Amino acid sequence: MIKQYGCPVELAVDVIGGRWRVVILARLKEGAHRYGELRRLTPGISEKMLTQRLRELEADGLVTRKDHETVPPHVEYSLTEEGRSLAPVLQALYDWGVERAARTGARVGSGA
Amino acid sequence: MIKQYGCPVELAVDVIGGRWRVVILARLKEGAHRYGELRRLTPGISEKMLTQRLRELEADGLVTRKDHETVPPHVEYSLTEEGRSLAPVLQALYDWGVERAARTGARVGSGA
DNA sequence: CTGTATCCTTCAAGATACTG
DNA sequence: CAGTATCTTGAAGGATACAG
Repeated sequence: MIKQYGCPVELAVDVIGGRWRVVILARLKEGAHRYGELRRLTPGISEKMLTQRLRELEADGLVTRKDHETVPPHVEYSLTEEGRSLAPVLQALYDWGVERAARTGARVGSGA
Repeated sequence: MIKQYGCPVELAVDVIGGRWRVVILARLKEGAHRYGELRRLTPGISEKMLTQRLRELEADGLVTRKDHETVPPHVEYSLTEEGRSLAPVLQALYDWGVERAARTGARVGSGA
């Protein structure tokens, strides 16, 4: 089914919305990461969610999956050109999140 | 319950995430709007959702509600200073949405 | 015009266990 | 290491009717 959006913001939210997508994208913005690294870097996410989101992001053309075909397995995820085009959005979200945390006193991990 | 975030992006998504919040905020970014205007400007939203989201945004300090106390009722919603601080985020989402739509051929209303 | 109230469905997400 | 499979739950959202 082809979806009809009321405005561009709605489209953007549809692609990067949800609990985990932008968090994963924010991690990959720093550089390529292995599956296990992403899992460690994303506290609270389950393996199921991580795999599911990665598959969706792949399908949306924002992330690429590189399987090194080794034993034991070694798989790396990184942003595509399209994924990197999200940089301004991720940066804006990050900056606002920092300010908001300062104003509200919310607890936020280092992000490192 | 105090929530612990893994990174600032997660916090930002928690506040503006969901199907409708940013769409409503994007509308109010243009200026104050009445309840009925917002409903018309946000195709697909139900009255329940609109009211619910507005109440949440109010509680989060992003939106203010001005009741003119008239009969028939006249209520206006607008962004608070905190809400306006989201402008860069909304702009980034909008811009990316426009680009994405061009690349994927998605259908997007004027947004006007 | 600006909402509330109620009911119902769907879907994201969590928990847990298992596999190549 | 990098996943898949299954089950369950909780919240988000939709439909509809009603109210000040």
